[in-house]
Amino acid sequence: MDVAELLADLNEPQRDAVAAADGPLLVLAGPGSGKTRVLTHRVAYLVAVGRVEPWRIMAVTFTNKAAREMRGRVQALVGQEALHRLTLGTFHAICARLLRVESEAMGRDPDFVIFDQDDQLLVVRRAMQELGLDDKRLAPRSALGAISAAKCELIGPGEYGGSTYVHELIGRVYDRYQRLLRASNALDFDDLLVDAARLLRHNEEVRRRYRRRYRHVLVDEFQDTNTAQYVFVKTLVGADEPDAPRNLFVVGDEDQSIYRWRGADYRNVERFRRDFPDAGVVLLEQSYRSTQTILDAARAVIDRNERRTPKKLWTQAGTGAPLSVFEARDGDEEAAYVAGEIERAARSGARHGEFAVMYRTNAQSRALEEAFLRRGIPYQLVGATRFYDRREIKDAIAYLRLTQNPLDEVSLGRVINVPPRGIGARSWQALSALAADLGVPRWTALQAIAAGEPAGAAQRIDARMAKGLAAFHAVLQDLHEARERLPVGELLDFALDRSGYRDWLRDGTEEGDDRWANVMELHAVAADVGGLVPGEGLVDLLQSVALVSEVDDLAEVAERVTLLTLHAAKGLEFPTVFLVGLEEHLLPHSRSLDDGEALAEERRLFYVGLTRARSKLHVTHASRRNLFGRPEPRERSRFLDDLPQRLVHGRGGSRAGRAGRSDSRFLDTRWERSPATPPPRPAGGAGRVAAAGAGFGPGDKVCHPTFGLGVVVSSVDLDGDTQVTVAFVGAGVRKLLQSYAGLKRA
DNA sequence: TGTTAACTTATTTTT
DNA sequence: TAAGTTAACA
Repeated sequence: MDVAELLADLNEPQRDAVAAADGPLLVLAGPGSGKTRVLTHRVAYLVAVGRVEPWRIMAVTFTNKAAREMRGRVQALVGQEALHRLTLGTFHAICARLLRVESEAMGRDPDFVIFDQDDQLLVVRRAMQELGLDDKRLAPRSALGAISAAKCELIGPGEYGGSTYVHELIGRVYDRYQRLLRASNALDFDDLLVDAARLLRHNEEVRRRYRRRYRHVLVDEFQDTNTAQYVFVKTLVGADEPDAPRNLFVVGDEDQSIYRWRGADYRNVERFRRDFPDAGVVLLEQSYRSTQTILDAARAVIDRNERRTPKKLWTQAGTGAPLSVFEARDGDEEAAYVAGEIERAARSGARHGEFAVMYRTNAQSRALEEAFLRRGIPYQLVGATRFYDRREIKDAIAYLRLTQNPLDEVSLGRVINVPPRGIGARSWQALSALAADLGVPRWTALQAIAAGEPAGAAQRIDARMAKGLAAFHAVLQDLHEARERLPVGELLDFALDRSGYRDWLRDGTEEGDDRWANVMELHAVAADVGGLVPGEGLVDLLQSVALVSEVDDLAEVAERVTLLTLHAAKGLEFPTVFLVGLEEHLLPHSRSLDDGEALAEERRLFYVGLTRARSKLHVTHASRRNLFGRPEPRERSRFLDDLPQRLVHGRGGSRAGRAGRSDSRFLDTRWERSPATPPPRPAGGAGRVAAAGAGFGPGDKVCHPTFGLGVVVSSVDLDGDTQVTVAFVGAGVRKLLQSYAGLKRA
């Protein structure tokens, strides 16, 4: 491919970026301005024109999906062979690989496993338990949040400080947490980034080696990098050292930074400009996605944010239709409106796949789903099915993790008695006590027991316990030995067989069969990864399994309306978009009202939603909405007031906006004046009685809007409320439902 | 080991 | 209100 061809279908600023000379470059790319295009063409340009060998290029994305898309597009430009040698992947995947290769320099075992959020939470709980901390005083979840935030800022447990008591507590938990991770030979998501950054920073030999190799580093979604990620790439290319390559090509949009709460800091854009003062800056302002009306509306909203490079997005697509703003009486009417509009459009030829409905919180999907079900409109809910969260999948993976790394105590605790093999809480406690006594990992203690070594004198491990534990040890031992002998697909078969898991799971029930089918799906993935090569695939399978997300496999062809949160919507586009719930306390969310930065992020979230639309945008809000069962009056979102009148179809403009604003004072006074106003009538009371009267009994097949098909196991009347236990077929979970919300006979 | 009753919590979730 | 979690119970 020659230069002319490569640059032919780019606009001028895109070309400036793609064909830029060596050195740092910042590309600020508005929504729909072709940022992936610029990235992929830049890679192709470096290879084809700059004669850079592909293995000297690293391209980093945030999601597997983005990496996959980029891979496809780069391949089309430079061919399969060059692509193969390119380093292209997510931050986490690239760092994980680096850490495995450099495990020696890290003083670590290369067989480390990666702990996901559930695992992390278990470790935090265990840490707090060991420290004797009450989880009511400090919620494990918030402790984990604080630890993660510290990590992203590259603050280690030793440096974690703070004046308050809670800080002190968290510091101790953090320290213990890291020790537990290390004892399990495990890294959490954050460690992957943190350790990679530290390694480059503090190990001169490694740093030099990687700098010599990677002459060009490209980063996608740069506004969403956290400190650890920024330090990683900055150290890799070197900011001011004389021998450093300094070829850092970053693409991002400050206005689309919506992961602050995950440690992302769009101010890395400012840092970049400070650290690389000679960096070129390219602005991509031409949109190939939306109409001018949508772009203008989005701009009016986002221009109210500070600390950003103002962009004026434009398009050749034409003005397009005005926005519609609809005020519903309540959430149900809002949902009915959305469903009705879609049905109407579908009748005149629109395909369901052209529509997306976006909301701030997952809870909002419920009303929408019900409205769609009622009208028979096909929809898909993004993020609803988590394959890798299913119990049977987690169990199977736990066995594989133990095969790779028997020190993994989370997995050990998970499957030591699954299937039941007589190792109950007592045995686990005895094992733990012995391990603690000897100061060794549980795995080592297990080995000692299996070898019949004098069980720690003080511990009471009777013969029966010892027998059970020894039997489990034998299972792990066999798995470990099979590791080099079998490709990972067969290894999984062996694990399921040897552990007795398969026979236990396939108990002849329908549910058992379904779960087994899921395991077989995992098996297909494993066979694919490992192929037929003995010893192959285990590390890769576990790594990819740990690093996938749900949005990754969003079916794009599905002819269904897509329902998704604003966060999940980033990077996507649809011809018609509905943004629902534009109300104070929802968007902006109540948790962000007293924090300017958080409020700015809510605004960006709205901006992201607005700019997902290609041609038609509907915005809705409700004047009352059921909150925790109670209908509450709702005030329209302040963001609606920022939509220019001229772009909005019909009414619902500034007049209503002003009314909405003064409403707040009205509400306040009314609330103050009569706090004892009788509560509004309970919504749908009659409906609930009727539902209860319908009386589901054991054996009834039912359908739940969230969990799908299930069978009622038992039902109990308590206090006018009914509690049913339902086994859900697809999800393979047993659930208690203390109401009948949306439950139907199937 | 599963069931039942009570308690508690209620954003977003790229990896 | 709904759903997740847990403690008590059989």
